[in-house]
Amino acid sequence: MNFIEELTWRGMIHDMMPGVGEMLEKKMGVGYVGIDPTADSLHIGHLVGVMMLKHFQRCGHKPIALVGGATGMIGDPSGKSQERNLLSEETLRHNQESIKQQLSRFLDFDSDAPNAAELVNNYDWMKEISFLAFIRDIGKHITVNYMMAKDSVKKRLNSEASEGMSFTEFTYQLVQGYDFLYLYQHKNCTLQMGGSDQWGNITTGTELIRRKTDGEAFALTCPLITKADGGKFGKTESGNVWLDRRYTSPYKFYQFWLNVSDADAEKYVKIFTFLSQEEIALLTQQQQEAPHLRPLQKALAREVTIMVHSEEDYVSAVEASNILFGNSTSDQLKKLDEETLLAVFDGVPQFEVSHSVFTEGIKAIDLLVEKCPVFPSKGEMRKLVAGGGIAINKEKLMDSERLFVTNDLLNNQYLLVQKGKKNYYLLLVK
RNA sequence: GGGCAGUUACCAGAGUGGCCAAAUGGGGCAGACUGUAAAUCUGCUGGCGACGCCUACGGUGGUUCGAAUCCAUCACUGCCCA
Repeated sequence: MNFIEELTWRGMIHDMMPGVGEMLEKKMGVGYVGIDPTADSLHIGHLVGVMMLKHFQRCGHKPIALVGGATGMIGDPSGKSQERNLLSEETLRHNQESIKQQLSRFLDFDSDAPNAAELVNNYDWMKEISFLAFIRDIGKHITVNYMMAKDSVKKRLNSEASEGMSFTEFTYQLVQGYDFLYLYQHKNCTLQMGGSDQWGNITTGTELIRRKTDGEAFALTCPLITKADGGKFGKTESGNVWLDRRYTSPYKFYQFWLNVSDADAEKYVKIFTFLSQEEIALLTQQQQEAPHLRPLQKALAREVTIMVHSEEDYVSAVEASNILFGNSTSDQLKKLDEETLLAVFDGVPQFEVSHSVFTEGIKAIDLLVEKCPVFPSKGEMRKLVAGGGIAINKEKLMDSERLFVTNDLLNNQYLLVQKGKKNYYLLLVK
């Protein structure tokens, strides 16, 4: 199965320029995806682009990951109704380094194969260019009329936008277009991929290549990942879902995928895993027969957690989930030995508190708001207690004034706080 | 430089002298039902020692018994003209 066929059945093609398939049939293609280094870790929103590159490489083509050190300094106006904050060069440098390391987990950069992946940073070639040279050699080839016709620009220019658009952001598409031109000339790269919001920026690149070198280059975009209920993909109550375990623990990561709704599960399995068409068809069928077992979500969570983290992380995430979401009771919880307990709660937010406060007893509300900031305010906690939303050691807390003493601790040193069904906090008593 | 419009809670957005911790919608959190899903229904959504107090409607100063609301001034944003 070739690259285009593969992406097509996975539902990963939103739009592409005619001729991409033919071009890739003839020879080994070189294609790239750009990544903005806005943080020092990728999040799952970036994963789609990474998956495209992986498929690209698997099909024998050469993927290039472009870290946007230069473009990151400008900020892409696509999909943004507001002007971006600029990042400092220092921050960007740091972010680029971290991102490089993450990417090397997914793509093969080191082999001697002709299609080994490559990592480039557009800052490396942009930094040398003078403004004058840029507007003379590049700007001359693209008209403002052309640039204004782009959706991303039009949206910001109509008077309903709450903010204007700076020249800096307006220039963005040209800078990105130049990246493509540069890669076309220096790396023989003839394909740029990205999310569907990138279509405008990418075609500015192909246009530039055509006008300046009379060459041919292509654009291919994948659909923006959405959720069936219209919410933003990749966000949880605590923000982005990151690939870096320092920001999103493997447990949380696993839980994110497990919690995907039925309506989205099949779509995500196709995009974020390498499971075959047959395997997915089977899972989908099982899902229909026994939806409560959630075979699709489980497979999705397994594959992605293993890919991003590791087999061991996956196993412990499952174990933790079974204990937290199984029907375990307070008694069962007390029987757990310390090692298991800690393993289970690895990745759950933890708080430390001194042992002495329990010797005389402490009110739940003082403990969880003042001694350790599990809840942001007392009012908040009272409301949750009144609504039956808090459990301690798997027992519902009925009264926020209830006293807690040494006897309530698990293994004499832990206290498990639960907010709602899915949020756990562990108090370490020292 | 000139003219106009604007700045209210997480977001959008009403309120134009006391009835305002501020309508409504969205989002978020929690509860019920479930399958850790969706849909639906309910409650909450500034803080606290809580029938009260404190802090808050861009900043500052003023008018007034009383200001998100009126005046002055500054800052910021958008649109138009030069």
